[in-house]
Amino acid sequence: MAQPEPAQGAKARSTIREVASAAGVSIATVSRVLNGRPDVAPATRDAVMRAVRDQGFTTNRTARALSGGRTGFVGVTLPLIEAAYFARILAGTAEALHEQDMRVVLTPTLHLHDRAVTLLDRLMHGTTDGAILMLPEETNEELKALRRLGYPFVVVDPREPLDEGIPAVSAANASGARAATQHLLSLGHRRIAAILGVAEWTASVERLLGFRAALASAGVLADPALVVESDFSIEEGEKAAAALLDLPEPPTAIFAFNDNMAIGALRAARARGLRLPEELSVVGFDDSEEAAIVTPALTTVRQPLAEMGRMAASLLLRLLENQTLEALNVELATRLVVRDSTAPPRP
Amino acid sequence: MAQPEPAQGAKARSTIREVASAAGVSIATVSRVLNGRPDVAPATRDAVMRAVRDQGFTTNRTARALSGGRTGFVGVTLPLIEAAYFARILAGTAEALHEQDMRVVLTPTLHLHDRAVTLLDRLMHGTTDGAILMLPEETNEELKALRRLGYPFVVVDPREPLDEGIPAVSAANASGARAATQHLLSLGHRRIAAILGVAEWTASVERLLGFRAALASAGVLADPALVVESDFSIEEGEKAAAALLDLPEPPTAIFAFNDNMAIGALRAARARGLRLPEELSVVGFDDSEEAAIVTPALTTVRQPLAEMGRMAASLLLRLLENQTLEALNVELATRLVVRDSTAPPRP
DNA sequence: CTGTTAGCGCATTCAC
DNA sequence: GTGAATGCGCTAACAG
Repeated sequence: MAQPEPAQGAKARSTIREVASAAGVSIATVSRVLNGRPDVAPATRDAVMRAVRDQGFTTNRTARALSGGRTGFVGVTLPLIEAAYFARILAGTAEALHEQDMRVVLTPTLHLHDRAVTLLDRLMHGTTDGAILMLPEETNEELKALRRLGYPFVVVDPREPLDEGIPAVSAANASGARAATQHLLSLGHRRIAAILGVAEWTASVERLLGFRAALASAGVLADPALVVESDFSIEEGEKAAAALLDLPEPPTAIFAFNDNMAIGALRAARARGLRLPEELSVVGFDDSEEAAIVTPALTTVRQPLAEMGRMAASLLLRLLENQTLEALNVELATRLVVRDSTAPPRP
Repeated sequence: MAQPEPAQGAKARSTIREVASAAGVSIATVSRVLNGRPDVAPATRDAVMRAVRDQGFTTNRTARALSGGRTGFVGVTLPLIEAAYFARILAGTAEALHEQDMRVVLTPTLHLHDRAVTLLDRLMHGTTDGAILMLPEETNEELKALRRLGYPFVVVDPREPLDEGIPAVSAANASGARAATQHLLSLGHRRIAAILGVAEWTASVERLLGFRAALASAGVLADPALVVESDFSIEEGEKAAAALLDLPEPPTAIFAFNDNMAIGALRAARARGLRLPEELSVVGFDDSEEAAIVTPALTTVRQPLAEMGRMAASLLLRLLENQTLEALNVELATRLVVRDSTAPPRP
């Protein structure tokens, strides 16, 4: 009863052959009109179209894939689907791909490198036309090897600086961080702390660059004690902020390199009875859903996540069409969003 | 340069035929060991395995799909990928499927009914073995028709009550709502308001049932003015809560049927200068990421989202294996999570 | 136990 | 313009 047999009333899905015979033409002709070839007589085209409609025919993509070599699928590897950050990129990718009638095949890696590698291996073998790798675990070398195999892919948010030839899209991390820092500076802050994410990742490195550049051009001497490392999580962000706030000479503002850690900083501040933002300004990075929701609402740097996903898709599409990419490394603009977590320092 | 040609150094991916000749057997034999058939001599099996490893061979799933009739893909339709709610379910599904070496093909519907229908149509035609429909737009009739076609699918979070025969998984909405209401009741609240989501959806209906049941069994007369409809969004939740709070005799507690609306309620209360939770208790539903992050942290009903996703996957897997499902309609337990947004009413 | 023979549904040379 | 023939890589009977 839970077992739907091929069913009696149900018209079995028709094949190209049936359409052909119904239209009184050969399957080759049907294939032609299906693929919009120009060399078909209008009359025959109509006949075929009618047969297609009558039968409710849809081309079997599997068969087409095997024959034509293109599957219409794009693999997307990502560490974690449930992370809103990736979900937002993924949404952009899926949507852009959809518009080209292509679909996303998900392969969550769960941060398991081995898993990622074997996955990619399988992806390549006939199941996908290409892939989009989000925050890939793969080393530059592995990526280059993959490229050498001729498998088209684009990376989003590279963990480490990538080789020249590897197409990648990321956010303008440095300039975003610069804007955030300048904002703090212009409010009058001078003792500004930074909570890095994983220090080795490109995103952290770039943001730190922007942070330092802003301080430097304002003639502010950066206190090394005010730059601490963390791991992008709320909990660790809270710990890092706590340490900062317990310093003999604590900062008046904290720039956390993502919203999670900024939220942790908010907690640490609250735990110490600090009034926000009067006694401590906090800036995040990402502009996650949470940023607008916490109290006080977080001033943060917005990453165009969906856009990044779309861009990655469109780069990949161009690769698939053998087009030359004018720009292999795309960096999308970030934007400072000022909310309630920043204010001038107390005199 | 951006055009990775088949590449010279790159070994073209080998086919089963090459493996066969390398191992000195027929392709049928290779196919057998690849699929773990028992009827192969250990010696030949070893020889084949070695050849497979040597060549770095991976079976072409497309070809297998066309031949064997199974694609190894499961389609997942969902309104919005970026919504954390669906992302969490999706993660569970993808993970469970992955363990069976199957993959998820994404088809976001963007709430477009037409789109959903044609999508499903295509999904069925050879590209997927089955599907998981999250909060499907399809009517019961359409779903039944689909079932009649013999296409296996499972729905997660049905919008309307489904026909008996349609496999579905959802959360224990009624009992969750009952628990939430009882919690408020036991705190001493008597004027308890409810902000429904979209009133027609099963989730709302069920939660309302639970809400009313709890009130009834506590002997509390429900005031119709305290039950208002909304749409599951923060903004509308805020409006609804505002209206409630502006009542001549406002409620002392609000049970919002999801966390978004609860967060809206928090805002409305704050806008009116109410102290939380002393002057207003708020309970949500979902236990989203945000719930733990807002101030005050939200007391809410936790939905086992990932579990729901996994369960849907495993039901589908069973359908695919022609197993009979003992239970077609699975309801996963919810759990009250008490945090800081609820307290006894002021005397 | 293993090899041979047929397709799966479609795209794609070729002739006509 | 259109049709017949061939193959994509693999699985699935059927023989032996």
